Amino acid sequence: MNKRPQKTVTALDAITADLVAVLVAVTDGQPRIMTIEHAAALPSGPFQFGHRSLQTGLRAWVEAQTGHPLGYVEQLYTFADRGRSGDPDAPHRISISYLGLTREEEGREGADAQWSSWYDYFPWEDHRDGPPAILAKIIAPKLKAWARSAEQPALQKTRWRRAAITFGVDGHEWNEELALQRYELLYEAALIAESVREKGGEGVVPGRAMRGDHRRILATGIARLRAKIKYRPVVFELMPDEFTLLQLQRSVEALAGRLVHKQNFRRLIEQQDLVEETGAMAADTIGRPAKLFRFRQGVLAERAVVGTKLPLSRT
Amino acid sequence: MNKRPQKTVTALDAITADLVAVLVAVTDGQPRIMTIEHAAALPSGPFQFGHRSLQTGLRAWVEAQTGHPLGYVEQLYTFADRGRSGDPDAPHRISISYLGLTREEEGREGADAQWSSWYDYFPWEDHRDGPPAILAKIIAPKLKAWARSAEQPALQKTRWRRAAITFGVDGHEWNEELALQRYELLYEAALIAESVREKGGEGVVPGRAMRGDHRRILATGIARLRAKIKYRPVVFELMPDEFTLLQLQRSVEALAGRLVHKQNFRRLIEQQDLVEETGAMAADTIGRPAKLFRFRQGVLAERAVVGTKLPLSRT
DNA sequence: CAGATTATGCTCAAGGAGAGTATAAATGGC
DNA sequence: GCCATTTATACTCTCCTTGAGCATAATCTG
Repeated sequence: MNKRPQKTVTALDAITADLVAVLVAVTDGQPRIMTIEHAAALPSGPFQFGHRSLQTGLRAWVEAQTGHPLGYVEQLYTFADRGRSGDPDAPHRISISYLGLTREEEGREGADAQWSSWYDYFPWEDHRDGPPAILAKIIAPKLKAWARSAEQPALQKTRWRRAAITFGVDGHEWNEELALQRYELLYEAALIAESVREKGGEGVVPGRAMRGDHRRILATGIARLRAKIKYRPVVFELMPDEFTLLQLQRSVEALAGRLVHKQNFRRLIEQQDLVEETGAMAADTIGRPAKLFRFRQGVLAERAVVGTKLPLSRT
Repeated sequence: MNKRPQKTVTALDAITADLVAVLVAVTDGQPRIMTIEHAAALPSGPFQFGHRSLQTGLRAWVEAQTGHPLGYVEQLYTFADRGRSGDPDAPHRISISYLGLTREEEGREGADAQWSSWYDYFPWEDHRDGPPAILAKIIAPKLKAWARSAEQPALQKTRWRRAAITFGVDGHEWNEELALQRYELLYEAALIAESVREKGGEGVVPGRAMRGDHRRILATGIARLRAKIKYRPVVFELMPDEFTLLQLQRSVEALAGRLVHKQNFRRLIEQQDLVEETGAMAADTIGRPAKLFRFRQGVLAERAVVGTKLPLSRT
């Protein structure tokens, strides 16, 4: 892959950079992410000399590891940690993470690559059937215990307040965009396998762990995507060429982790001229057949800049 | 600064990372940024072995170069470019940029550090007195010429459409959040000194240039801040402890580059319980003296998570 | 045909945003 | 002291958006 001769870089400031992808698709109304290493890591690899740009490098790694091409991509965040590796003499290692959106394509996964529901990693994030049971039964009590474990009463109060706001308990409303804050709070409270490894502690909360800080990166991607679908027409990247409005709605709901008022959803989609009828109707459906739609190519150019709106109701 | 022994890293994948800060303050109703090298560069320096984290490194560099402490900080974007350096054998160099918000403090600048108005670099971004003259007189015609210079009619149309949308001409509305897209469009059209250096061309648009891609980074910071003030109470970081509502409004306007309806602004600020009266009145003012306000500390915790609203009207 | 299920059209009330009017409280010049 | 000027502050009004519900249409299953 590298045609250049090997170079020796003599520098205090030399570091290595990893490229990490949160590659999202929605299939059968479930938000799914591409994983490797038996669903315990995100597609990733070092930024190398031969890569022309960060995105090029990322695309190369994802395609090599998963056989799946990368479509729409946007940068998420850059993390740095020497602490994790344990060795204080180790050079800095930074991770540059990206969010990618695609459609699942049959039989293109690499040996070790597979799609997994993102709710496997964050079971408390799915509120489509109402607040999940683990929230009240497991998470809230553990967070309360964590808050109480603080020395000073003031800190106890601050902790619980923060927990209540981010998790939407104790009179506060659930806010699906706070996925990252929730993960970080659980991490801080040592209720996450990844932080227990580091800090010690026991009794983690349900949810599949990942290697390194990949789960944090995934949380970052979820939060970003949940915020973004509301004002940028990015759902498009996840849909097939033709779809019904209900399918579109289900995709949005899958990502947001909450339900949407059907009639209002249609109203908003239609009044924004985002879609046009194909003329055909959906086949093989229960109930009244629905019209098929496609996204209007023309609008995409302007909307990519200007924006869109999506309703996310509370029922 | 580095206590560790020098290490030799032998690796294809070794790279160097720069930390770059867009440090913003608002003084006398003007948005200002901290610069070095005679206002031609942003505070920046390499991420080094001795830095415990990215933010630590950034703080170290900014304080060393400018003597000014760094308050609120958030990450902006990570760029990579070998192309710029010219040497194809050079290792990758990435820039990790941050947005910082502070208050100007007297006489703390380093030798080569100074505050400059950000509109010196982007004169077309200030719409507080209506659309600036250079937009219609210089920029629009040049962009039109660029659009016309395309081979295919379809491309001509696409180019002009894009220009019209991002610059709010030809019937489109001005959108202050598109600062980065505007810079990138001008760059692509070779109307920016930095791109002329690279691509050749002549007849750039007014506006001070910067070293490397610092002006792009600044545009990124402006766009991010303009988007953020609307839903997160970040203006707080830029205000003195006590202020009048008009001063607060002027700060928002300085950042947004557009005016706000006064009465509606007050209504929104007050109904959100963001501020409280100090009891004192502003002294040394023309006209009826205004009440002094301060931000409510308590709210900050929740709002930092939940959000705020600001009105940005079109008049 | 009844019941279930989804699609689609329409209405309504509450709240928010944009914009304007009116009045109050200072200053400086004469 | 009066007036023009400037800023502060209180209300009002209208339009649009949003959340929510009702009603009807078009299918399939048994």
